[in-house]
Amino acid sequence: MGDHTSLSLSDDEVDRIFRALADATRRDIVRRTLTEEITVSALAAAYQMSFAAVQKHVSVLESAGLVNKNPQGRERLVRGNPDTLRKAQLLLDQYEELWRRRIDRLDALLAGDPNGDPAGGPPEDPATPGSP
Amino acid sequence: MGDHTSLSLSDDEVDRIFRALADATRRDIVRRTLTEEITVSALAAAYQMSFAAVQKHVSVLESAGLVNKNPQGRERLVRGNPDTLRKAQLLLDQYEELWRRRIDRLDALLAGDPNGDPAGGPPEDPATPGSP
DNA sequence: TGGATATACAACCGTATGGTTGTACGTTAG
DNA sequence: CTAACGTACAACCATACGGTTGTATATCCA
Repeated sequence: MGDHTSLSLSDDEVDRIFRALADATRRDIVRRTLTEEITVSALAAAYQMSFAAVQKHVSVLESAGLVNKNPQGRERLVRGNPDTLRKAQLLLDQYEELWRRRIDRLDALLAGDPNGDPAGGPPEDPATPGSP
Repeated sequence: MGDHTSLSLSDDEVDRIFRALADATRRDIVRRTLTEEITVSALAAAYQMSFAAVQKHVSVLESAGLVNKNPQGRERLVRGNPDTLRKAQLLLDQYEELWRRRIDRLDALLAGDPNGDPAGGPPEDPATPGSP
């Protein structure tokens, strides 16, 4: 499917990444293949499901760009792709940053700085979770 | 459902977190509610789907612990929960760390340190992506 | 060459998901 | 008090998902 080389992630690509990570077996496959290159059969032997099922999981991970399949004779060596993982990390970092900015605004409000909330609503509940 | 207060995340909890994040609308809700507390109706007005659909999305996010619903009169104020986001970040950090350790082992091998790969396979493809 | 191995892929099945509409209930405003 | 509002929830539908089995194709080994 896609080539997963773009720097800006489309909604669809992010969907696939997180969806792929939303399954324990697939997360385990990612973990394993980040540490060692391993064939699909060797992977399949590790789980209590059919070979085809594991094949599908690998396929989902590959579509998300989380692993690469490297043909080697009749085998396919599966290797985790840390670049895509970093993309996901970046996404979460951005959310974290959004939250940090909100807290900064609230702090500015509490400090009396009248520039924190241009909308001019009344000061909200001052239960600032400083370091939860 | 769960209380999302545990420090160690169960597979099920991680499943829910990533699945909740695997939808563009839900990611947008997380972004918005990290920045401002907002009612479900106000959220619903922002998307081209029924109120009930948005309600379901919020419910999925709440089950994952990504947002909290704060009853205020007849309204429900939705607020993003950065703690759960941090849990997901931690997960991805661990994967990243796994990969880093593998690279370290390969580097040790290339440096002649005979302690890098106890299995003793031949040196793998030396295309070490040092800082991609 | 022939047989075993590794993978690919299609078809099928039960269940989950994302959406809809409709109904019910508590809360606020007039 | 009544009407409008905000929410909850059930029922339903189409499609996607995770699993199975079966079949086909390519590669290795003896």
